[in-house]
Amino acid sequence: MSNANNRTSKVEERCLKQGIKMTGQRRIIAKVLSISNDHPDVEQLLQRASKIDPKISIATIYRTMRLFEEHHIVERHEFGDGRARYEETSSAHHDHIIDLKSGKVIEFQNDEIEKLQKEIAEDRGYNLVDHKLELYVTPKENQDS
Amino acid sequence: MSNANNRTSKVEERCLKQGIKMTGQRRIIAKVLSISNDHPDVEQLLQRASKIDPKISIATIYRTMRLFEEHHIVERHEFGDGRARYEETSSAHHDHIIDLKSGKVIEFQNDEIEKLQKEIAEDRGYNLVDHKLELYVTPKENQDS
DNA sequence: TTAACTGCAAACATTTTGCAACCGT
DNA sequence: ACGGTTGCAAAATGTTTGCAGTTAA
Repeated sequence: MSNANNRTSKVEERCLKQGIKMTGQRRIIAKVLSISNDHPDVEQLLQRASKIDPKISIATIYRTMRLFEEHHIVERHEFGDGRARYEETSSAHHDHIIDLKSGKVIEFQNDEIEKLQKEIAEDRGYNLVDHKLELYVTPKENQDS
Repeated sequence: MSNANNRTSKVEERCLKQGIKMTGQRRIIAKVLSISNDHPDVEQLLQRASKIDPKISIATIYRTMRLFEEHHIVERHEFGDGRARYEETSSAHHDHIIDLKSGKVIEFQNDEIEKLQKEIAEDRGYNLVDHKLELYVTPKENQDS
């Protein structure tokens, strides 16, 4: 069982498909993104990447995230806490519910709202390029889901 | 026509109603907000306030905007350009369309979407406390509205 | 009078950048 | 080999804060 865990991650595959030059650091960041199913900020990405290569620099994280964002491999979010948070772009578009109590982020998807957004933009003579929908919530009382 | 323009602004009235101690600087900022019908950032607020009192400081703008925000007299937005932008809280809730070409911000209101948002939160066991909906658009071609 | 407010400059947090060394193709 | 990439530290950006002096009620 020599060098286990060396196969290309999902994010790395997407990079290759787009002709992004893969370096050791980018491979690590790609893998970190692939195995994350939350919405890490740059500090968290650095911490996770550092476990694989302790020499990796925060500047590289920033530069790589910008690169990945430009190639639509990740999406950047700002959930109102000042720093950017990232997630791998998924095929199915979704928006976010932010639990203000716990900070937890939940994804959801609603075609009806998507359709209405497009209509609103087009009614006013615009093409809808992108949108941001975030629901800030608190847990209902007498309920422990 | 001595000291014209000295009656209390709309924002100042709201401050008084909430028992906010009014100082010269806060009165100026209140007036600036009252006569603005765009979404100024702190730098713009400082410039506009400076025309009335050139000695006003950017720290006071920041502190006052935080105060006003806590009292729900203004709303803070982050339209993805890195700095916070403010507008006087209006009685009718609305969301924003951001024209990526011109940077112009257009307000809109849609009850259907509001209702759907509330349902989505409640279906998952949450109370909807706040939300953010922004449509990023570009102008349609052959059309010059 | 006195607790709150202001201006200034320094501190902060996040992100970007210049540059020399390094690496992938 | 060489152009792109990295690490480091410095700079840039937006915002907050400590403190001494000022002001509103």
